Amino acid sequence: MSIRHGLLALLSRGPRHGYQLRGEFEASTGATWPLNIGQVYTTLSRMERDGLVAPGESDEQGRVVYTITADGRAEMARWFGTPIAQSDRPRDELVIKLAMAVAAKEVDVAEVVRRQRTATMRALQELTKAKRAVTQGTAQRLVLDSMIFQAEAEQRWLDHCEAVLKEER
Amino acid sequence: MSIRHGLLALLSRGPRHGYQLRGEFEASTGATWPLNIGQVYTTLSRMERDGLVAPGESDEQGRVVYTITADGRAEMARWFGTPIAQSDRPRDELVIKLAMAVAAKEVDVAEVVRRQRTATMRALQELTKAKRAVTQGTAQRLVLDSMIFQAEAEQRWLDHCEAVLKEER
DNA sequence: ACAGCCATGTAACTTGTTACATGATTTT
DNA sequence: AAAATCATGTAACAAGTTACATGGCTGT
Repeated sequence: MSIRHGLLALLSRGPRHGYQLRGEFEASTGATWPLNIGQVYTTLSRMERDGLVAPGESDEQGRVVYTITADGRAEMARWFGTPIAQSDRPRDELVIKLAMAVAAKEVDVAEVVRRQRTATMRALQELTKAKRAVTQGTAQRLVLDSMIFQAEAEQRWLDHCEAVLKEER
Repeated sequence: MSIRHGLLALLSRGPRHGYQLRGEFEASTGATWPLNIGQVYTTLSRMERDGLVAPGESDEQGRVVYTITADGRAEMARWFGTPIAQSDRPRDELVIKLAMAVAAKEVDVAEVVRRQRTATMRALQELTKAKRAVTQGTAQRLVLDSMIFQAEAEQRWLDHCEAVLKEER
């Protein structure tokens, strides 16, 4: 529900049209998660269906401007007021992959770990490079920092897996 | 696509029926991500549609046993052989939330950070407690360790956010 | 004239997820 | 006999995602 709520938050600053929302979303989160413009419109329609936003008249340039409703504001407040629980998070594909590699037949777990580490290392280099390039925008900077912190944690976990699997054998 | 591939990996050890698959999946990943039994069947049907698995005759007890196909084995090998890229990962709701809190009007970002930290701290305590309880199973242990590493990284990131936001103001 | 961006929207599809119906077997 | 567990399956929906159709406006 990240996109729904993200758009809601952007609309809390005032009415916006679809293209504008994508621009502002990407300005905040950066190149990390590009947002398909089509998805903005599908999401807006569903939010309209759920009473969170309301479309206004088309403006001079024929653009349809959406406004956040009272229900929308309430939902946004609920979102910001409630922390994200562990159970809310999606299944982590990498973790499942390693767990299943341990269980599966004819799979070299150590090799899976090594390959992932190489990829994550490379990603980390890209991220630090990207970070040097971005000087504007607090949000964008924090998003990048989060990616870096997570990649580092992944790296540490992969090392840990290697160590545990080595002494298991 | 974690569940699809997870089931595929479990089936690589030999034919299994739905209930058995859920059992083995949860035995590996533990209580972290409980798997609804209905989902096992929907996923198996879709995998059958895609030619990754094939249902056999019902056995003596009337249980439908699924077998992995050659295509299924190939897909599994591809999965294990290809590392997970940054772009494959789902949007991180917490990161989006903070980025949007910075952008939104009338939202106390610091408060959002504080609340999340309390929740994450509590989760971390639960996780370390759970870790002491689990002595069996390498996979289950690694899954828990991953959760812990991630929660710690999140905690560090939240601290970092607080620091950055403080000097911004 | 045409390339390229601004702008909107829809159809189609995927995976994840749950609620529910149904019955067999096992335990208390 | 009742409760719990084993076991299978379906219907329905949400959310994410992309490909495509359509048209206006702008700069070269």
